[in-house]
Amino acid sequence: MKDTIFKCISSRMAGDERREQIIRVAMRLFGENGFRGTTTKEIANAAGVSEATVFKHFANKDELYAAILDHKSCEHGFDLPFAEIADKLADKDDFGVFYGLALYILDHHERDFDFLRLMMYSALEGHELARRFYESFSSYVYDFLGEYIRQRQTDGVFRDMEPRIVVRSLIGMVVHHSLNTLLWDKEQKLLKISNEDAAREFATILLEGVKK
Amino acid sequence: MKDTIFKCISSRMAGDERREQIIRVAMRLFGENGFRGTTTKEIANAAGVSEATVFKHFANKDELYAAILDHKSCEHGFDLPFAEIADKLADKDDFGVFYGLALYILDHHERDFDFLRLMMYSALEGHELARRFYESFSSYVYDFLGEYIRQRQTDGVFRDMEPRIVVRSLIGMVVHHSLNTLLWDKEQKLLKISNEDAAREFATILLEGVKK
DNA sequence: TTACTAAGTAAGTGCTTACTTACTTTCGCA
DNA sequence: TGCGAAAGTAAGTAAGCACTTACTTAGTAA
Repeated sequence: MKDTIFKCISSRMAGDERREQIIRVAMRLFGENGFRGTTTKEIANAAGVSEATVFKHFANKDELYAAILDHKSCEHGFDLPFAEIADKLADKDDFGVFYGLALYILDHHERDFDFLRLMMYSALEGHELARRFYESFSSYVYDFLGEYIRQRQTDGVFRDMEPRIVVRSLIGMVVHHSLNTLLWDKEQKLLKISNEDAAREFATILLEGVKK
Repeated sequence: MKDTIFKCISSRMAGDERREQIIRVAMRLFGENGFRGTTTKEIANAAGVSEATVFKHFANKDELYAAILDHKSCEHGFDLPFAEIADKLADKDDFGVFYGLALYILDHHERDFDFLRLMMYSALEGHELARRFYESFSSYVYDFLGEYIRQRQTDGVFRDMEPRIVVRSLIGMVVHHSLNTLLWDKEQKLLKISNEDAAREFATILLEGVKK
C-alpha cells in the first residue's frame, strides 16, 4: 500500500512539504488581510489541515510569520536586480541601467504580488523582522545604485546633486506605479500602460532629468 | 454650577464635541494599527469614555470608520493643492507648478500623518469607502495636472508623451518619499533631506525630464 | 509482524472582541 | 424647583481568537 497513486490521494505529507505549503498559504493570506486580519484557523483551512497541525509546525503565529521572511530571503538574494543588469552597468549604458532596473522591479512586483502586500502590511504594522528585511535590502540598493550615479557624476555625464535623491526618484516612480496598478487602480482606469512602456518612460524622464 | 471652570473639569461633553473627539482619536488609532488592529475598547480608553459611549455615538465600528472619511472630505476639498499654485499655473511657470505641488503634498503628508497611514491601511484592507475617496481624489489630480501637461505639449515646451505618466512620475517620487521618511526610514538613515530640498530636486528632475 | 516515530486531529481552554441592556448622572429650561 | 432629554456607564453576551491536550493514524525499519 505504498505505491505513488495512494500517496497522491493520501492527504498526509512529509513534514517539510507540509511546512512549506503552510508558509505559501500563510504568505498569501497575510498579504491579503494583514497579520492581525488573518486567523490561524483560516490558514489551516486554506492549507487543508487542522489548526493543531499548523501549531505542530510553528510554535505560534509570530514564528510562522518569521518563517515566511526566512523563506523569502533564501529564495532570492539582494544582489539579483543588479546581476540582471550587470552588462549595462559595465558598459555605462545609463538608459539600460535605469530601464533594466525599473522593469525588473515592476515585473518582480507583479509576480510576487502577495509578498509586496505582505511587506506593505508589515511596514504599517511595524514588524521588527520586516523592518530589518526592508532596511538591509534598500540600503543595499541605495549604496549600489548611488555609487553608480556618483561615478557618472565624476565622469561629467550627470549633474552634480545628491546621488541618493536620484535613487529615490527612480524607486519612487516604480514602486508607486506598482502600488497603483496592483493595489489601488487594478482596472487601470487612471493610466493603462505595459511594464515595458512604463519602465521606458520612467528611465527616460530620469535620465534626461539628471544628465548635464 | 455652570461656569466654565466647572465645565473644563467636568468630563461630560456636548454630543457633537464628544463625537468629534472620538473621530480624532479613532483616526489616530486606525492609522497606527489598522481597522482590524484597533479595538473599540482602545478607542474608548483613548477618548476617556466607556465603550458603551462610543456605541452611543456610532452604531458600529464601520460607521465610525465612515464618519472619519466624511469628516476628512469636509475638512479640505480636493482642489486645495491646485488653489495653492493657481498663480504658477496661470503664469505657466512649470518649475513653480511641479515644485509647489510636490512641496504641498510633502508638507500635507507630514502634518496629516495619521490620515496617510489610515489611507494606506484602507487600501490594503480594501475598504470600499476609502477606495472611493482615493479614486475620486486621484482622478481629479490626474485630470487637472494631466491637462496642464497636455497644454504645455501643444505649446511646444514639453516632449510628446502620455501626460498621465508624467503625473504618475511626480506623484510617485513625492508619495514614495513621504512613505520612506514617515513610515520605513523615520531616522532618515538612507537619505536626510528637507521637504523644500526634496521638492526642488523632484521638480527639477521631472522638468528636465519632460522638456523638449 | 511488531514497535517506534512522525503526521494529523477533535475537542477543548481561557481570553478578547464587537456590541447590548438596563440603569444613573447631568444639563438646561419652563 | 423639578422634569425631560441627553450624556454616560457597569456589567453583561455570544462569537471568535490563539493556542493546548490527549489522542489516533500512517509510514518505516529491524
